[in-house]
Amino acid sequence: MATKVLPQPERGEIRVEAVLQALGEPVRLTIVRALADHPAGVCCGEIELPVTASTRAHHLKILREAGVISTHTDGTRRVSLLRRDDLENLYPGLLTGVLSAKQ
Amino acid sequence: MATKVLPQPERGEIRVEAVLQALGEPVRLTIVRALADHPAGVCCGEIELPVTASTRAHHLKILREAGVISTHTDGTRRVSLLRRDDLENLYPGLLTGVLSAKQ
DNA sequence: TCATTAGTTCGACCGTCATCGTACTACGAA
DNA sequence: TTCGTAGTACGATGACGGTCGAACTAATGA
Repeated sequence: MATKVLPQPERGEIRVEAVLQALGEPVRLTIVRALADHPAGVCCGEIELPVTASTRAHHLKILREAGVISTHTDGTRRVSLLRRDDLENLYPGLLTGVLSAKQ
Repeated sequence: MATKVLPQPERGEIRVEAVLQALGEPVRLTIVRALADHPAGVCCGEIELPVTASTRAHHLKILREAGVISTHTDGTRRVSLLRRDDLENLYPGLLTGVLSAKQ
């Protein structure tokens, strides 16, 4: 079973504007919070969201292309996880600050 | 000379989505970076921006209503400053993380 | 091979937003 | 009072982005 990592920016290619813009959308912030609770990664479809599958895919793509999450295949499923290390290295404190917000 | 503080959300009213959305725009991020360099506050018009005065006012209003900056009058001028304490209290590390990004 | 399941892609729709020019307000100086 | 300066408010416009349904792809299992 060859898992494959979907295209994503290298650490050096991540732009802070894109990260902030990605995080500044309620649905995507919900996704990020869910991923933060599961360091091993979460199958996209398991996160409860008030949108259809196509919209969900749209948001996941934006998060991935911004460098916030990483996604790899696992059979028919796609497992996503937060790029904690990269984000903490680039913007120390940003992610923890966002996650510390009481929702 | 009675300076007056323009309406802004209380610390408890600040929402993280609004903050992230406010920060995720290039012009506004430029403003925030400029304010970060001047703890005493900066007159809005002194920040070099690639937009007209009306667009500048628009962005300043969004930053203010999101709770990112505070603005008070000073004669015909308006002086803005970062709400560092409030943001650090609500989302510890967020602002420093954003500002640490090499632009 | 066929059906099922998980997810993406595409096109369309529509609301939001960044931008501008113009008109307006407020303050200070002459 | 009149003028100039700093900035806001408003309306219009064009672009961007979130949403959906439908069609498509890929992997699994019967």
